[in-house]
Amino acid sequence: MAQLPSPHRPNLLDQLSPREREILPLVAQGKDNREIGSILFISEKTAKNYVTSIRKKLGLKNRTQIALFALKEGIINLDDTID
Amino acid sequence: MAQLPSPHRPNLLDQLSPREREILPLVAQGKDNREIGSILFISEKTAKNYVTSIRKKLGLKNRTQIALFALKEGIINLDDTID
DNA sequence: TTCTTCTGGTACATGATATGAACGAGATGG
DNA sequence: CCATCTCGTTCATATCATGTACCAGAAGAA
Repeated sequence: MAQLPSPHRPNLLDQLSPREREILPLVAQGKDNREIGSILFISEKTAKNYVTSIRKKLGLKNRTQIALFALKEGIINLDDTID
Repeated sequence: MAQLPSPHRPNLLDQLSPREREILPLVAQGKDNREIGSILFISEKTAKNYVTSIRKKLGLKNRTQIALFALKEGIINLDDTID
C-alpha cells in the first residue's frame, strides 16, 4: 500500500511561509545550511533562520526530527535522498 | 509491497561494533547526545564519539543522513518515532 | 601478549540554535 | 494621504550542540 501523506491535524504545514516550504525538504534530505543557501541563492545565515523558524512552528527539536516529520507527511520520499 | 530492509552492498552494518549498533537507532530517532548518554548510561562525550565513528564508517555527513540511512535499511521505522 | 571493544578525555573547527533587527509589501482605519 | 499593523524576507551576533582529530586506560577474547 502506498504511503499516503497523512492528512494530519490542523494543517501544520499551512503555518509555514512559501519560502519555509522551500527550505523544509532540503533540510529533510540532510543538507546543511551552507548547501541550502547555495541552492536557493541566499546566505547561510538566512537559511539558518528559516530552519529555526520551521523547527519552532512545527514544535521540533532538531534537523533530524524535521526529516522524520517530512517523511511522515510525505513531503519527501526516501528515494529522493542520495545516500 | 513491504519495505524490505535492503540487503545493501557489502554489508555496511557489519562494520559497526555492537555498541555502535545500539547507538545508531537512537541517533536516527532524532535524539541528541545528552539523551543517548542518559539512555545508555554513558557520558555525552562517549555518545558523541560513537556517533562520529558510526558516521565515518557509513560515509555520512551528519545525523540527519544517519536517520535517512537507518530508515532505508529498515533499522528503524517511522512509527517508532514520537513527533 | 596482541587485538578489539568500550569508555572517557582534551582541544579545536564547524554547524545549529536563540535572539534581534532592518526592510519592503500589503492591508486597514483614520 | 498617512499612520500603523502584520507578515515575509533577509542578514547579523552570541551561545550552544555537533563534528573532527586525536589520546589512553580497562576488560575480555584470541
